[in-house]
Amino acid sequence: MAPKTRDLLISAAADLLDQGGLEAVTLREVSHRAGVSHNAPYKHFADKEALLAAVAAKEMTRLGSTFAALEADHSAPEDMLRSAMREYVVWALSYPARFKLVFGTWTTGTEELAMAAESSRTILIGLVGTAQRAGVLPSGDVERTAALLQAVVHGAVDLALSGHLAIGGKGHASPEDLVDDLLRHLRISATAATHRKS
Amino acid sequence: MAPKTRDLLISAAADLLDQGGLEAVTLREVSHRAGVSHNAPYKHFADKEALLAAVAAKEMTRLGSTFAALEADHSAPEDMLRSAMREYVVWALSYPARFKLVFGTWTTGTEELAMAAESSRTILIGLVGTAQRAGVLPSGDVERTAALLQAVVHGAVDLALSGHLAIGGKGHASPEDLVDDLLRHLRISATAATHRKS
DNA sequence: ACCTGAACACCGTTCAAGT
DNA sequence: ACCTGAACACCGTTCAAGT
Repeated sequence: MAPKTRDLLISAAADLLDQGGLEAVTLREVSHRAGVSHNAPYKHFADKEALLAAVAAKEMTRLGSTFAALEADHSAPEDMLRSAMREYVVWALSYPARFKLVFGTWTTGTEELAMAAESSRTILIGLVGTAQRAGVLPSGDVERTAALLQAVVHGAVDLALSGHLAIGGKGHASPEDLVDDLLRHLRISATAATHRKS
Repeated sequence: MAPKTRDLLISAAADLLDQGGLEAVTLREVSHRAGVSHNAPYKHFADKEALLAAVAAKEMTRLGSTFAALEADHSAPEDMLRSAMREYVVWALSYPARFKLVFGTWTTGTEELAMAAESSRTILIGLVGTAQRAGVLPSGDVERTAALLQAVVHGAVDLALSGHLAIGGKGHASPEDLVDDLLRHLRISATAATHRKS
């Protein structure tokens, strides 16, 4: 079936976001690309922010799906975790404006985005729990360990996007490098704790 | 001496940023608060983005200064490092809009901001080097280790600001918690390497 | 239920003119 | 060198009206 106006608006907004960043997303241009008048969006969304929230929610849902697919792979726990982190990095670097939008400042509470984010977070926590039981991540609160991992990927990617990461220097600290470094140190920390116990 | 128009514009912009976020920063309102006409800013800045870049540069310089002050304290290396991370967190949570601005997407290259950021990064690298020599951080490329630390604070703070950090749950993963967790694991990792060597 | 055209208030930017 | 008032193009949002 042909996509409805609402979906056309969301897609057009996402395209404009990729092409020219958030400032390029005008309700008028979005409407034009969807083939409707410049105020038709108000029949589908409360305002511009509600449309952007729909784009963000869709994006977050997609990220959660790739995490879920990884879980079904049944590869080694640390590889699964590293793959999830890499998906996060690739997604953010490929669609920086979408990434910035998803984690941007929302003035109104966006229920749909919050639910999608919670769902993705739950899947990530599952991966972290598995890795903990396999002994490649330190034991301790799962949510907190998952938050530590998400903080590195998220921070590394955001710094890279704003040019505040020393990629040029001898350090060559790409987001992937930093994730690998953290995973390595966490595995060492987990191993040290095990040895102390046994 | 009385502050000149240029400085008044920068201060007014920063105030509006704190009060209502980036969207509240209008050249017209900034001008009004500075007591000049709505197009006077164009005699001091090329355009709106140039004014915002000046605000960002000033902010980044201030952050670098607090880092430098910490270095002069001569306290224990790990404490100095933790204090620097806490300054970063407190600054970002106190002035979220300024934080988002500094690490936002700049369409035009902003030389002033880039230099201030480079300066702050250099100071942080100094702190990291000292901590490495004290054995509380793993050895390895200084810049890369500094980048890992910055990625965690930055990511934790950005996630907290956008509500994607599980503060409510039992994990209670505040940015400060995550920084402490990272420093602890890195110290363990550093210690494990030392023991292996000796 | 969904869409349109006209209209309003607001904004960034430019320009001619003033001191 | 710095500032002003008028003007232009553009944008988000609202409203009355159409099917």
